[in-house]
Amino acid sequence: DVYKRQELYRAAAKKCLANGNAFLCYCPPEKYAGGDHAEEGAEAGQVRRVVRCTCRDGQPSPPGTKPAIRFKVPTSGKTTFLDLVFGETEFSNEDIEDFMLLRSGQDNEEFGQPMYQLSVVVDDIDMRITHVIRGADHISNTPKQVLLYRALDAKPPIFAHLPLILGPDRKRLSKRHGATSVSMYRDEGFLHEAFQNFLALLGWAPGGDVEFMRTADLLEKFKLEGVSRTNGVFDKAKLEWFNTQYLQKLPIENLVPQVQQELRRSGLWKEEWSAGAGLQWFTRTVDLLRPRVRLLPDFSAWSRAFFSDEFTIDPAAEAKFWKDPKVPDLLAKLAEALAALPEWNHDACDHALRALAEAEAVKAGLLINATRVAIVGQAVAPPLFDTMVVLGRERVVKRLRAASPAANASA
RNA sequence: GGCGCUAUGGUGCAACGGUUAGCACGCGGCCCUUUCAAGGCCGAAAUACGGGUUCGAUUCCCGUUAGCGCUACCA
Repeated sequence: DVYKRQELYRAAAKKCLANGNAFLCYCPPEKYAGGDHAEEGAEAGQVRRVVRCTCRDGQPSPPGTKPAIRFKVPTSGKTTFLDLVFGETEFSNEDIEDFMLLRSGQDNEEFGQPMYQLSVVVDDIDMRITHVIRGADHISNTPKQVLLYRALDAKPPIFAHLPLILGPDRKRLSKRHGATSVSMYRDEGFLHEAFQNFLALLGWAPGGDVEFMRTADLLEKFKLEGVSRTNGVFDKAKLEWFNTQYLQKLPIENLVPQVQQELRRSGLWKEEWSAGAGLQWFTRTVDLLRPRVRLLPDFSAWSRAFFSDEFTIDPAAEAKFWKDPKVPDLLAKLAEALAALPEWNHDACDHALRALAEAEAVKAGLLINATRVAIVGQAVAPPLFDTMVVLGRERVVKRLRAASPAANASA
């Protein structure tokens, strides 16, 4: 099959040869190598690129050399094409070099591998491609390809060149800018729809001020004609903002499977959360957590105490909210008060805690903050009483009792 | 060097001959508050420069400058 493809490219090159649109080139590969300094007698920095090969008018073949095939670019006139983004575009043929079609053969081969220009055109003709949408770095290649389509008796497709994405240093996005493939952003924990939305707006806008557009909106509104022609800088902060927006606004049933996948990845997932009451609890917990989460992995790390009993108390949180010497005693008393509660819900927890605070003559905030650290190990979490409900009485009481002596040591 | 493309706040986009140049991210402040987010309000911040065309230019034309792309027997 690969072999068949090679034949297709070679046949196309030979067709160009036959109809006078290509020629055999016997120049040694080194002749045009070395970029800007190829031309002999050239002064550094003042070099003109060679665009016409001396073999184009038929040179006697030097003995022992195998030829490559080059395209015979017209020496005058213009080559034009329609670009849906950049408009009707034209290039002077005199500025287009006699580009390579087929490499010279190795060993027993007649000819070698096809060059990029040849293979894409042959493939696209073969696949009956009607629209070629690609990066603007291909604009200069396009007239060469149009010439090739004509030489192969094929109608050129419609082109659309998209502006390039630049790093913060305004250089083309590359490895040194961090993630450069979409899968890397998925691995970092960005939601695919957020990423999609962000990317769509890099080089395009629907015309007004709307920014939050889900896939269906994007599909409906996107037009190639509205794409801008200026390269855009990839702004990761804005991507992150989009992610938090999607984390909060996505229908919960849409988010749950993605969080499930994340917990599977981190080994925190429990099968009992897949259905029934377990799923209900899981959904509720994800919903509670999501306003504060920035990336998917935060569900495993930052929210660990919700999904596992093995979590650690953050020393900074401890230092901030357990510094009052009354804390250990308060936590112990709260544990008992909660254990004795006839029912377990938001208001019951709320009343019990405030009653204790009043009885002990401390501000409710002191107890609330200390409790949060005790039951989730951190200074930051969802509203306390919702957190308590989701964690369940058993775990809350247990964690409070465990925290009491720890807080004592800390205080 | 040649050829091409582009040029609105730090960033992404609006305004496609007439607006106090709009929105969003980010930044600063205030409000809300039980931590932290979210949310609400306020603020600083832009038409690269120079010529034209026009009653009128961010918008059209030319030049300059800058950035990017292409300039391989790479893709």
